[in-house]
Amino acid sequence: MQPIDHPKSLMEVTAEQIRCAIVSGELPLGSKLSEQRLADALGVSRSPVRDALAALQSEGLVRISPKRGTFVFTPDLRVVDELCEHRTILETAALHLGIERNHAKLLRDLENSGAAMERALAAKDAHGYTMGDHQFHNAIILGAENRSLAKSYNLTISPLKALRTHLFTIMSENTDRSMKEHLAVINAVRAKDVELAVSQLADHIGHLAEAFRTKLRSEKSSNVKRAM
Amino acid sequence: MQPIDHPKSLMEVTAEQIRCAIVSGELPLGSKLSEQRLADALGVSRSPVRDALAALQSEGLVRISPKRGTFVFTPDLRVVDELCEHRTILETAALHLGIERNHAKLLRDLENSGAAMERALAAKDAHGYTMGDHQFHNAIILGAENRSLAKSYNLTISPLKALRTHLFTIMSENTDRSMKEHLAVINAVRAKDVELAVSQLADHIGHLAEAFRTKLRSEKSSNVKRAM
DNA sequence: AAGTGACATGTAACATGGCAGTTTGACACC
DNA sequence: GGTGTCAAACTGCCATGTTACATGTCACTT
Repeated sequence: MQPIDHPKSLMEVTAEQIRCAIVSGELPLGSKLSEQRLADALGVSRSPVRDALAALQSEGLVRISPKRGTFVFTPDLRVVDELCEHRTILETAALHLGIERNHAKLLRDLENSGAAMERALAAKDAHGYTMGDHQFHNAIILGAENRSLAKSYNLTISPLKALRTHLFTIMSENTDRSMKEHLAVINAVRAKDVELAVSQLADHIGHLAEAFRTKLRSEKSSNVKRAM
Repeated sequence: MQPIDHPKSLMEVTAEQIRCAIVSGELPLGSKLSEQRLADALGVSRSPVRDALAALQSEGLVRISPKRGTFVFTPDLRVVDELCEHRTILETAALHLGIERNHAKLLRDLENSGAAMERALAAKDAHGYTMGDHQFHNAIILGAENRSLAKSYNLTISPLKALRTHLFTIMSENTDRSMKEHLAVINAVRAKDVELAVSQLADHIGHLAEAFRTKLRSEKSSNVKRAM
């Protein structure tokens, strides 16, 4: 016996569709959306689309300009820096808590996702590597066993996920170093060395932030097309 | 001549009204709301009310149960613990950053709000003390100069603000110790002693969490009345 | 050619109506 | 007294209509 989970409302699936389209790059960054067009494309009315866009705005994935339109977010250098700093704070704190209060499960989950990433790396599977990476960091957050923290994390991380697929299309990021850093974190966790694990993790996210910065600086194009 | 700032949308003022009513205690915790009644009471249609409630749900102030009704949140012991832990993580990280990159302004703001709290304390002004307290912690968050962090903080802190007014009606909390702890943080910040400031702040929030716990344990009543 | 303003178009905000799921309570029945 | 039934009331979800505002277009003036 378990509480039955309600079937997802139309608004929720609509939000998932649009979120997925943004993260996957189907809807380009900065492109203009329209409630009506999205509703027509998804075969629903404007109401759920409107609700979904409002939810996505709170995730930072879209920006609703009153009476003007809704736009996919555009990566601003400062905003990305702030997001990465925020992410570092949440993840390092979660890692600290997880090692102390949830060591066995945390280590197991990290090792599993680490293995998945190594397999993907050997198979040159960029998408698989990204999935493993998300799984890895998600395990860190879940290890803290704090739903408020997890909710906040998921709400702030979406734009970074979208940026990742937009900037690193075909394994162009330094996956070798990334893999080594993940393994270093796992080793530190295995040794229950909180300080080392936290500093390794902070460095890892810092490197990602640096990669974002260099990529963003080289992309001055601000092309605002219509997508929907 | 100056650029005219757009008047707030109906949804925004509606959300502010309802949020204020919850935080101030006008709408009791756990009470059942209704889009229709709220709309009638506020003199607007159901649309802005609905949007506002959705926004308040993402703040954790209300819980929308599909087809059943919307309820003001109820303080769950574990949820409150998690909120306080989350809050500690955000504030200590912000304080750390603020001392390093924004010391002068941070110290000034903290001293100002500290003085306001002392005045309120001398005048037995409970409301004034609470306002000063909010100002104090807000200054810490703003000191980090990270909008993502600040947004996340404001989104998670609302239930705690509501709890404070619900649990500590008439100066029943230990304001003397609270005041001393605030001053201790200020002194540590003045001395640029990051470690000390952070640990003092963590202790302070921990004490608040403890006060919440004891209060909540003594309130077993789960009276769900209708308010709107 | 450059500037102006009327106008058409597109947008989201807001209002309202219909609908399906949930709760409630009266009431017949055991 | 306890139990099952069912209908009415209530709820939020979704669809659609209406309105105010933003903006692009283009004839017209200078």
